[in-house]
Amino acid sequence: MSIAEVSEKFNLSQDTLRYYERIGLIPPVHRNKSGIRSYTEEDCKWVDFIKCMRQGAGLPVEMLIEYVTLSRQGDNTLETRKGLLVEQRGRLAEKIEELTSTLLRLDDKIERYEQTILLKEKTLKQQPE
Amino acid sequence: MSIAEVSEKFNLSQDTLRYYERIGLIPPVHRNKSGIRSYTEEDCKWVDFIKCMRQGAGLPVEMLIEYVTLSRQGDNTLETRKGLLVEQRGRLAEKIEELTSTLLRLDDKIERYEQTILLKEKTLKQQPE
DNA sequence: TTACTACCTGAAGTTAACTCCAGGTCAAGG
DNA sequence: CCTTGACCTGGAGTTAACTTCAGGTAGTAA
Repeated sequence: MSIAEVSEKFNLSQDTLRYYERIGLIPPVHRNKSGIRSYTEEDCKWVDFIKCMRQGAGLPVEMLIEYVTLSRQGDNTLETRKGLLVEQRGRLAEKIEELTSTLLRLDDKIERYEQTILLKEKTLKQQPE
Repeated sequence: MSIAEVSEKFNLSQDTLRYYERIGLIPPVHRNKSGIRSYTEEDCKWVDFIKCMRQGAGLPVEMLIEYVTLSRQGDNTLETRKGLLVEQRGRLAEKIEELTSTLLRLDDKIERYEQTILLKEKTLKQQPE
């Protein structure tokens, strides 16, 4: 797959794809003889995973680079990699809790707005013009 | 309450508190005769709300400034303000969904790591040293 | 009076994570 | 052969949201 196709497929700009590769956020992508990127299935899986973790979960780039680097070092980094994921999973769960409680707070506030607005309408009706 | 106390209470730096006020993210704080901030109960409520919406929910500063500006314009902006909140509530709910599905994906990946690690250990035992 | 501390302001600096750009290569079509 | 279009690189520029700084004031303690 060309970079244009991958960009289209994952809705990431070509610049972003090259940037991710440059900083090691995805492993080096396969190239053809004239140096042009040709994404394999494997490359695409990395893009998918990284997009999900970055844009979906907002995990920090630094941590993901570390993860990718470890992945490229083979099987004796399995434990470490799992550790990283477990840690981030924890963070994510916390974040979800926080967002959920903020959601409730917003709901509360919206509810109060509704009360206030209703009250105001009633008052207005009692004093037309 | 002095800015130092408010900073302590909400765990926001004094600089951040002044910054929030300067850009209109919270309404102007009450001052004493020599120009020093003295936060009222009301001021603190704003700080609390804004901290929650920014750090807790990550709502954009721009939108919050608009909300605060509207609040200071009185009752005929009630509907508009409610609209803003409802919109952000929607965004937040979406975000939570996204994070939750990413969490599941992470769980899946962690599970697979466990499998792989177990498998590797077994293999090692069969071929000691 | 002098020194100290907390506070003030406007402006410049920082950080993360892209995003854009200038200048260059390469293969294909006319 | 020449042009066109997709792609390449290294490096500079951008954006949001703070954070730091230089230079100044005001109240208080020795």
